[in-house]
Amino acid sequence: MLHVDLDQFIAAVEILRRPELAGLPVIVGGRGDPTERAVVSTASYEARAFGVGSGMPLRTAARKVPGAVFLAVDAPVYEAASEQVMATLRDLGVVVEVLGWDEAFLGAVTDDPEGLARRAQAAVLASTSLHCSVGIGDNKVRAKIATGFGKPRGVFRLTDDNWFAVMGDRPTRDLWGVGAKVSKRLAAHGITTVHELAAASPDELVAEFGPRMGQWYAQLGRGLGPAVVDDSPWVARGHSRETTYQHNLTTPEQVQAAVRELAAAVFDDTAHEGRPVFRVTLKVRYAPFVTKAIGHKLPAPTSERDDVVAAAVELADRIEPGREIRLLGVRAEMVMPDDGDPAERTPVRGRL
DNA sequence: TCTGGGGTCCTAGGACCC
DNA sequence: TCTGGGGTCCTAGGACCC
Repeated sequence: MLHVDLDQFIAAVEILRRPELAGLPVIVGGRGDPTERAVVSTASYEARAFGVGSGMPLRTAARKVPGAVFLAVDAPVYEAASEQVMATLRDLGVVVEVLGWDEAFLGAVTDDPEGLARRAQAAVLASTSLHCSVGIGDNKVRAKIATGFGKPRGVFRLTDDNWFAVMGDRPTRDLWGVGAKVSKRLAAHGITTVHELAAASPDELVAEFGPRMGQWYAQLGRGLGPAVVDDSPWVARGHSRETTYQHNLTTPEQVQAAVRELAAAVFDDTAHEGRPVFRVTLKVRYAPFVTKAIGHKLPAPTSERDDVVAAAVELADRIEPGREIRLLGVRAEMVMPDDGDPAERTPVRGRL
C-alpha cells in the first residue's frame, strides 16, 4: 500500500504558472491580502523556513516573513491540477483512493514497492511538473505516516518490522488522527509516547474515549489500521458555505441577508448533484470566537431552493440577539443515493 | 498570533416508544 | 407508596483532517 502526497501542492501549482516566484517565500491564503481575516492554506518551503505553516493567520505570516509573496486561493486551478495527478496515478494500473486535492492511497501487488513509488513520482512529475513524496506501508496508517518521513521528493517504508523503531519514542500527536486535544487527554492518563499508547489498556481507552475511538486509538498505537484501498467514487454527504466577515455583523437585517445568500449558494451546490436535502444546519460564530450550531431535520427531503432558504432563515431566528457575529455558515445534508424507502427514491443524475 | 473553508465521523443526552 | 430496561431518533458539540 502506497500513500502519495504532493509536496507544497498549492504553492507548487502557483509557482508553475508564475515561474519567477520559484525560490521565493510564497504564501497562499484567503484573498491574498495579509491585512484581512484569513489564514495560510499552503506556504512554500522557503516561507516555512521562517516558521509559517498552514492555518496561521495571514497577518502573523506577514510579520514573520517581511518580503513574502501573498497569493489568493484559486480552487478551480488546484482541482484541475489534482485531477491530472490522479489520472496519472490511475494510469499506473493500480487502485487509487483519492483523499483530497493532493493525496491518494495506491493499492498494488508488487515485490518492489520502492520501484513502484519511484515510477509514480516520475509519472506525476512528467505529466504535471509537480513533485510528490511516497509512503509505503502494510496498512493505511503506516503508509500515511511514512510519507512524512519521505518529504520532500522521497520514499519511506514503514511496516510492522520498523514501526516501534521509528515511532515508538515519538509523541502520540505524530499519529494520524491524534490532535492537540486527544494527545492532552492521553497525557492525563500518563500516555505520551507511541510505545505507551501501544501498552495502554484498551479498556481504559474505551472508558475515556468511547467504544469506537477507544478501540481505534489502541490499534493506532501499535500501527494497526485499515488495509483496503477503495476506489469507488466519492459521494459527498453534504455541502456547506461559510464566511468570516471582515467586519462583524451587528444588525438582524445584515444577518438575514447573509443567511439567505449562504443558503442559496449551498442549495446550488446540492442541486448540482440532484440529490434532495434532508437537514439544514446554521453555524454562528459570535465575537470574539464562540461557535454554535443549530440544526433542523426537514419534515421531508426537498429539492426546492425556497425550502432550504426558509429553513436556514428560520434557524436564524434562534441567533442570540445583540451579539456581534463574526462568521455565519449554512450546511445542507443530502439524501444518500441508496437511502430511504425505494418507492420514494428520487432519481439521481449520473447514476444508472 | 486574534484565530479560513470544506468536509467527515463519533459521542452524549433527551425524547419517545414499547 | 418515589420509579425498569431497551431501542431508536434527533440535536448539539467536539475532534480531526486537508
